[in-house]
Amino acid sequence: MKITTWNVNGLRARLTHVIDFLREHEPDVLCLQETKVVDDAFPREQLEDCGYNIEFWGQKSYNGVAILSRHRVEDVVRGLPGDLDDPDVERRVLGCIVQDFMILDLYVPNGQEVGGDKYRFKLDWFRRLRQFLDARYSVTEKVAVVGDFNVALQDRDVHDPIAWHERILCSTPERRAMQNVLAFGLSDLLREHHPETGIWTWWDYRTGGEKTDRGLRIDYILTTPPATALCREIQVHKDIRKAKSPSDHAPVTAVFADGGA
DNA sequence: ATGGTTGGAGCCCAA
Repeated sequence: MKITTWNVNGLRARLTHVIDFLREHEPDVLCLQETKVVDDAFPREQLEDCGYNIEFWGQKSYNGVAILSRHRVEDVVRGLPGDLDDPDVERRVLGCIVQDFMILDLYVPNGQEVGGDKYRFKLDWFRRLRQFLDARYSVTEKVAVVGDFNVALQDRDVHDPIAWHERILCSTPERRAMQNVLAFGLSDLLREHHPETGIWTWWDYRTGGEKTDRGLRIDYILTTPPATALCREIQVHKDIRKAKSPSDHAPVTAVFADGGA
């Protein structure tokens, strides 16, 4: 089972990038974030023509998540508990089961600025996510919680930890809120295989980070022990940055061996 | 350098 997560920053602007990626890497499951497209305008056919079943949950301009799968998709869930009560809720969560994997695709709120309303919303969102994991998921199952978490967990996940000290994406309360999600029983899978610094998944368009490789690692694949044990490799596709008009995020892919019994 | 660029909307917002 090969699972990829990718914040595409606008699916319609990045459709050829996504199709090229599917053809080159053939993931079993591709989880997308920031599709920024309403469901009626989702480019379904072109992706289905690549051989994928698709679930999506989008809205105008902002947010939006989608899951593409070469296999049957079952038990689809949209939003955190209570989200569906609000028609204007930010569409950030899409879960499903593919074969024997429970998959949860997340676009965690950015938070914008430490201490602001959106920051408090982000911290509370992490708390609600942990409650959702406790209620619906089990550490004895194969679970992959993937997506853009908008948190660099440790200083080794930041190109310049001094410049980023206690700034948004790096502040201690954000790191604690995400660590509390990991404490459900999830591993930061990339760190099981690659402990070194210098691995980034996001480069700020504004600071030219894209050209200078000043990045942060804010996109993750988090796994329960049965899934962690089966992982054979995990990598960041930083080569996508060489494409014309790339997303500001790189895809992250994990390959899992078939679990017996 | 407290800057800068981008996507999608609609004459700015969020990132």
